[in-house]
Amino acid sequence: MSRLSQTDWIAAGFRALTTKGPQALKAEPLARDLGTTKGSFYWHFKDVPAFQEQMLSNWEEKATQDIIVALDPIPTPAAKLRALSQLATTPQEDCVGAEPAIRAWARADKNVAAALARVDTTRIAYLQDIFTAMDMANPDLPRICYASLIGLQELSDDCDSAGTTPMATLVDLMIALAETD
Amino acid sequence: MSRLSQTDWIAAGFRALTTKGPQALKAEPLARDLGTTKGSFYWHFKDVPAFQEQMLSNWEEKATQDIIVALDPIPTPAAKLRALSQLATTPQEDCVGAEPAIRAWARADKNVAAALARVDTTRIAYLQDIFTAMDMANPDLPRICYASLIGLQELSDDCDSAGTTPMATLVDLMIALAETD
DNA sequence: ACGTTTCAATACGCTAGCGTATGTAGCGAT
DNA sequence: ATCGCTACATACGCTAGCGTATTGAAACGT
Repeated sequence: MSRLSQTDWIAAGFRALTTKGPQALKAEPLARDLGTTKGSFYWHFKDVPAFQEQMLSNWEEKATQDIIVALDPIPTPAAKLRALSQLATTPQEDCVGAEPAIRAWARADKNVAAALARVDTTRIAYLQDIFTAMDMANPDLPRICYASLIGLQELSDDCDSAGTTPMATLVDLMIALAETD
Repeated sequence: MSRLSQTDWIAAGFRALTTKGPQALKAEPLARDLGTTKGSFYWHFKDVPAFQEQMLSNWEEKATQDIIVALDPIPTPAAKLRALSQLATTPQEDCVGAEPAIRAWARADKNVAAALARVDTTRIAYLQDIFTAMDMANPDLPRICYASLIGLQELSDDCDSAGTTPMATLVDLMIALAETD
């Protein structure tokens, strides 16, 4: 890793964010992690806030796209839900998989909170559509699904394993509910 | 507020934690919030880590007790679950109601993470018991409930309102499921 | 081959917060 | 009234990180 690019710094940022939290998003510590000095950091980025904003917009883009891209080609709504339940807790690279960390970060930074809120409402709306396609109008259902997903992500950090099955169970439960309507 | 006690500092700590995040748990900023100086802080506490540990143990105690105390006197398991769904998103004082903030804090501090993990497993076990009392052995169900609760807490910050109904819907769904067994 | 561009190291002054040491105001007891 | 204890204020040296400026070294085009 001789020469660094913006992308390398951003990636290191997400690594630091997930392992050490938002307070690790500083120029000099990141430089140490990358085996270089902050001279490089301030070449690639105007300052620390600018760096963070770039991390954030990277994440927001990917976070809004990823689920939609993964689920859109799937034909039936029920199958979409099932796919979602797996996609939820698969070990993901890069900035996705950093969701709990982002959620933690949002509590200390208004820009992050705003971006996260946008992503959340977008995803819930998308889920809403899937449910209405199954003739389930109740707006609580997509919220329950999404909230479970978030909660399981938070739990899977420490109570290791046990991440994927509950989500699958919930989805099956919802689908069964749709069929008895 | 002429003379301060440890309790005042702890309360200020939770206020700062929920509004500004863990990085606000420092002696001098807290002193400013309380209209005093760090001279007082270092009188009441050995150092910053000691202060944080005390916040944490206060929270852990209350967090493990509160739900159990609230639900234990309720006779039937179904009624317990219903009570839980309200208890989840009622505006709570003090250190309870700071749960999302604690969860965020846990990502940066191993002690916090450990305490949170203890609380989580305790609560899930308690939920597990309620479900087995309704002849629902599947261990995914309590996890789903608890994860939803966590997720809704995280969401209720920004997507304001809309906190309480989804949880009630989920609980009703579970109870209905129990009766069709 | 050599100048230009691109990236990185180093040095500097600055601020925020830490923890310690010591000073000082209020108040209760005798 | 004053002694002494509790609770806070102030001052000091220290470290971590910021952002700037200047210099140094690769990489690359022509």
